[in-house]
Amino acid sequence: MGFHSNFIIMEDQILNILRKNQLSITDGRKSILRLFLESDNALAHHDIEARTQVKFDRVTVYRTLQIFMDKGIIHTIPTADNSIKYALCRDECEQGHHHDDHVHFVCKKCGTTVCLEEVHVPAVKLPKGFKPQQVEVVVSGTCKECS
Amino acid sequence: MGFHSNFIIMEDQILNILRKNQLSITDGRKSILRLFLESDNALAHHDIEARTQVKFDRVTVYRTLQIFMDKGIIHTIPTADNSIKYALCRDECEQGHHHDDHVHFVCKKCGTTVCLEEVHVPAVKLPKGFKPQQVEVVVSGTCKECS
DNA sequence: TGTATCTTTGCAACTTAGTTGCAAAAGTTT
DNA sequence: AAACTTTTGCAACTAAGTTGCAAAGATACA
Repeated sequence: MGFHSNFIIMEDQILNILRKNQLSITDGRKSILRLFLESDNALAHHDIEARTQVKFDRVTVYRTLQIFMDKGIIHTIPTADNSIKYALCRDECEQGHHHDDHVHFVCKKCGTTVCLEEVHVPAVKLPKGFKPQQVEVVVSGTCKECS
Repeated sequence: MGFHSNFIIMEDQILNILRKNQLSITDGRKSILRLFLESDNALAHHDIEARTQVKFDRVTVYRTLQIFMDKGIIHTIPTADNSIKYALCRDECEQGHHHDDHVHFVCKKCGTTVCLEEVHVPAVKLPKGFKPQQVEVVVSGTCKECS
């Protein structure tokens, strides 16, 4: 299977995701979604603004990320340095109900952030009275490439 | 032991912390440190700016938080909504070497963030090649008061 | 205790991040 | 292709965070 076929498959995937979520097909949404599909690590707002071929307005990027969040297409990864990163949700995520129950890893050397889909968040036992709804685990250290 | 004695003890504690960390004693540093000692939950930058009796410049607050971080007096708590909160480190924390190995809890109703000192972060097993240095666990849900 | 020295503060001016309203442009439906 | 709906870009704004510098304050030392 050549490069061209892969390209067609990704373009199809983009359209499917947008249609499945009842979003109208626009250049901005396609470009940003393509960026996420092409990238194996999480993206910050400014990465997205910088890396799209065609330049979109900051406001468009904000609004697109917001609507992708609402639809459950992407999720945020909090990091200690106050920089939010975004990554694709797996198929099981639905509107409103994120269950990204996986661990995130931030490399202190290269700065890349990845979802470790195969590492599930451990159970945390809380003191009486605290009712947990969501557990975020962010591990930082050095990644495969940097160690 | 009356109110007055407690006050004196806290003022002593403030001076001790500053001296131990070789920081000169200024009104700003004393006020901000007092705020942390009086509060049982984590504080955001704007909380600090708003709650000190005497008003300090934004820049002073930033710089004070920064130097308290460097010295290991406080630590940050990352939250999903991109708002950093700060909390006192326990005595074991030293300059450069934070080991706040406890779980943080953010209440979705009242917004307060607390350190659950007694709940230690669980061990996380990572795939080959990833070398962990720090594990951040933030649980969100409803706290004692709000449930 | 006063003076010299070093540190911290507040101000101004700036950069970056994020929000809102609105008219024009693009997407969708028939 | 016309009518309708949604999205985009622009302008203008608020909030967050940074830097250089002179004045004020803290510390050290005679």
